[in-house]
Amino acid sequence: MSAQQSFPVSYGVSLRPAVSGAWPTGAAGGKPGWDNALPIAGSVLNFSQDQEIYGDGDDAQLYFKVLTGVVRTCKFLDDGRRQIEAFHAAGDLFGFEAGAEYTMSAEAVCDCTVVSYRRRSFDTQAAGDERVWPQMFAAMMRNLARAQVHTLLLGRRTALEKVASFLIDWADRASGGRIAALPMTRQDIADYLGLTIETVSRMLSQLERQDLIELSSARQIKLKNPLALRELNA
Amino acid sequence: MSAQQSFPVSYGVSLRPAVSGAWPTGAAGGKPGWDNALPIAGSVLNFSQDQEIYGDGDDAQLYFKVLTGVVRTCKFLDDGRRQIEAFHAAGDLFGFEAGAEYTMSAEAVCDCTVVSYRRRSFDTQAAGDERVWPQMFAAMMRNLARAQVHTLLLGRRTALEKVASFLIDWADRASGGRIAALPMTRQDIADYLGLTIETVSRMLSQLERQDLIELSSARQIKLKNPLALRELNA
DNA sequence: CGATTGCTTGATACCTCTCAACCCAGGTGG
DNA sequence: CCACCTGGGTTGAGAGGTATCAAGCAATCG
Repeated sequence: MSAQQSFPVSYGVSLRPAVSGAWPTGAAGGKPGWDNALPIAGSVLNFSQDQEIYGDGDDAQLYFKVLTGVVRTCKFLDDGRRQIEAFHAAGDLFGFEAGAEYTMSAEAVCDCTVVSYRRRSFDTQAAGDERVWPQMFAAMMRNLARAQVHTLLLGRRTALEKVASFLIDWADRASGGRIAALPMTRQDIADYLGLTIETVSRMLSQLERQDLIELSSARQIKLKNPLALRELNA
Repeated sequence: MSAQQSFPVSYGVSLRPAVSGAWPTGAAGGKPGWDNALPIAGSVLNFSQDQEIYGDGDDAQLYFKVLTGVVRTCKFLDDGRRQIEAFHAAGDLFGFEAGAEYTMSAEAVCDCTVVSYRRRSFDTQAAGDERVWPQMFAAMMRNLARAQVHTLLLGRRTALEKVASFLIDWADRASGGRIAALPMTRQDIADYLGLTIETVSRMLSQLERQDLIELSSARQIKLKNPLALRELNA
């Protein structure tokens, strides 16, 4: 389990961060101004590290866009095994659901800011602004495409390939390709790659011994040989 | 590898099944009449077992709905490792792409019939019929939700749990819950679950020894104790 | 009837997990 | 300032699960 803080509050309906100074910084209903792709008014919300944004089974009345920080969406098995389905960084949307309830939970990997949009207002406004659907569709599609490469990763790659692939992905997304600045713990990485923390650690050490990366610190990883790393990905 | 037949033809543009009597049975442009959810005219096409419907890298001008039979969508690594991302049965849509090209390939698991829709006509007609987007969106969402449970399966389940989960899923989808009639080979199952055929076979044998299933034949599997099977899924 | 294909079973190897110890940085309190 | 504690991370030894390699069986097909 990961949520250290235990708020006695369900976020399902209002999705206010409830306690602990996590109130919206922007006025509720204010435009995020992040871009104009999704012209629906949203509420800006802050979440602190490891705070739950929504839980599996909550009413799925909102979907979200990340402004700053990183969010993880994950599923759990009864015995506590966790699988992180995706990390969402600035610009990514998450929280789409087919049914009435969330089928995953979302948590803040680090302190982060997100915008929430109401599904209902989205549904009703959609008819009036047909530009909305294509935008949503594109965001969905990105998530689906990512899920598909993740599937290949989990099913058919070795531990070393998984870690190498993860580093490249993250470096591409975040810091322009040569440095992976990781906001997440080894446990997060392990749960994303379907490994244990020990194996993740060992593979990182192995990559460093092979001079493909350099662990400036545990969370700052320099890709010394990105091409060789990419070749591990067949 | 799985495609036994080797057609010297690229399906990229016209997506004609090319050789081997796989021409459309319905007139091109004829309405599929499957349901009226997607009012865009489509072409009905037949594909024989293991025939490629489209390949990774082909122009993604069409998307598809399965009428009869089963289609697999999969990715390959350079060394031949294959990961099946999904099996699509009657009513399922597949072939959605964010970009201009397919990022997976699609093949017929058994002889099957599909309808193809033009992306372009979909894009242009969408503005005129706002009912189209929600329908597409719902189909996407189903695919995304499936990808997410698949992720959990691949990352955090044992071989036995994977096979049990697969049997339950398939029995639910196809034959009303108690019999899994499998159109796919053990290799397909293995590539879907991230296992080898030997392990799949062993797990099936183990489930049979535990009296949870009965292998009437290799492809006809009776679930003698569905509840116990489900409990393997935590 | 032999050959092929799909599937099962066995023996062994290897990769990853498990359990454990240890290291290190940061925070707290005496 | 230093002792202590804590959480995150690394490393090692051994166990265990799945892959690999190999043989054999059954059904299908030419």
